[in-house]
Amino acid sequence: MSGEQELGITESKEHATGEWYAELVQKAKLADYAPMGGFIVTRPRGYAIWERLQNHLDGWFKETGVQNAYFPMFIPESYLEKEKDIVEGFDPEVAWVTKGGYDELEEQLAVRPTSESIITPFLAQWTRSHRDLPIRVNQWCSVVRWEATETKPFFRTKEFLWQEGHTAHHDAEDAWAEMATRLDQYERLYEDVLAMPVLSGRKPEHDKFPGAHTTMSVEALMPDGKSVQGGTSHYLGTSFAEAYDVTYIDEDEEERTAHTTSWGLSWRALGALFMTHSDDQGLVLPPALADPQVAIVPIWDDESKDDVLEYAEDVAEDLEDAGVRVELDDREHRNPGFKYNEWELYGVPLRIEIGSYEVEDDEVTLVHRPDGKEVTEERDGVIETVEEHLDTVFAKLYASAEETLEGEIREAESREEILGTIGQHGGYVKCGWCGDEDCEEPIKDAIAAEIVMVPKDRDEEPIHDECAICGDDAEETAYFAKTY
RNA sequence: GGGACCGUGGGGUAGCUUGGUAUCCUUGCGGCCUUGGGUGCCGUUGACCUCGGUUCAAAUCCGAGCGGUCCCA
Repeated sequence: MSGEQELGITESKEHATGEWYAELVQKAKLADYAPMGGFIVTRPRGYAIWERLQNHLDGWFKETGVQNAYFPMFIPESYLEKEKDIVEGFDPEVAWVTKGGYDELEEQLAVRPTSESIITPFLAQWTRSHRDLPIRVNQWCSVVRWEATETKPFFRTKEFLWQEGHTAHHDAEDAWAEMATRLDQYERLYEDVLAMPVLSGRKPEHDKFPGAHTTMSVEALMPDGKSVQGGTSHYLGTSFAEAYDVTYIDEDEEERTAHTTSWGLSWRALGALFMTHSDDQGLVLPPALADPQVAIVPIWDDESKDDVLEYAEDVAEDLEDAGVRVELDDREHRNPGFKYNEWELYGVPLRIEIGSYEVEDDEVTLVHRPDGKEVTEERDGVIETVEEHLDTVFAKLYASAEETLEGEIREAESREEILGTIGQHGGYVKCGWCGDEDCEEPIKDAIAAEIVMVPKDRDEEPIHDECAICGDDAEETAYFAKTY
């Protein structure tokens, strides 16, 4: 209603997080809702962010022995059924193709909910000797999980984009190390690229990937106190290798079963990113993912127009030559204020204002997106200056995300205390836990919080001697949190 | 899994109680104007979620469906 506000975000992140997020996604042109429930259309502005995230992760994968490949999106039912845990785990949410044209298919095809069951048989085929191992393939693709939940772009959609890596190794030790490597890379992605601190840990037995020996994850805390599972890495033991016959002849001419892993990171990372840094002005992006990284807004009047534009073009060219993604916003009919607001809505980390003042003094005025801080700097050395300021913006983002996590890991020693602490503050609550899923139930039922992780090291002593729920001896430390 | 609210041009809305010509703002497009935080003026395109029912007549009433948001589990 109130005319001028409608171009930007009208909901409050703090007071109406759900609506705010939905509005952010649409107004910043990241995604639209598709005509079928549960699906979204990722718009160029959103997809470009995904592509840049991909580039980082994909580069690291390739540096560490992973090759990309592509497997069919359809999986024959008989393949899916070979590993019984995975059937049970995914059965309720598999989409099936039963017809080709007008003809009923002889064997129905699953739309992949994940690809272990189509990839592992090929790892088996490609693995004869110990010399073939380790083998590592990754694919960037989409998967479909037909859950009947509400759509939240990038957080919950029936189809989502991700990468899934699948590897086979000689023994448990190698496979275990692989799982750790990928988890570290996910952690690095969050911390160094997305400017988000994360926790990493192991999933409790009852929440492991179906068929896995061990599942590890990185968890990020959102400003509303809920945790997001940001990436998972599984050590699958030999269960998949046995089901799909991944064996090799070792040096001693004995046949052995390989140990496999799989690991995935989805565009939920984008959801977490948007949710974490963005504000009531719109999107906020870390420099590594933003395009443009710098928006130059020229400010002219009749007399200064030519000089200002020339000066601004020159600055833009310098930056562009140096590899900075820069956009000179020389649109007519739009005043500077409009442009400021628009680039803020789109999450551009750094704005350069160039008007007659700057031209006269050989300067540029820089404004940081996260906090609106304005600094005037020399025109000379503008490339280094911009790079420094982009680094500063990254540091600001990281620092504020760190503040969100800071102090949000609390302890509790009873059921009531867990409920009270999460109810009041959100965040993580750690407590002693006997290891029994039944002890998670009362917490889940009462406030929909669950055990998001336990320490990676199985031998680590629990923080308390007794399970906070049942009072039996504690086996490990559980981290409870509400989740997305 | 349960409950609540909602669905009108690209976005935001009025109208719905009491059925009859669909309101205003904004965006888009064309033109004029021209810039230090969402300029102003003129012109113009564009909408009642779907299906069914009631009725002479449905955006409005009824039913179902689809979709969205929130809360609880």
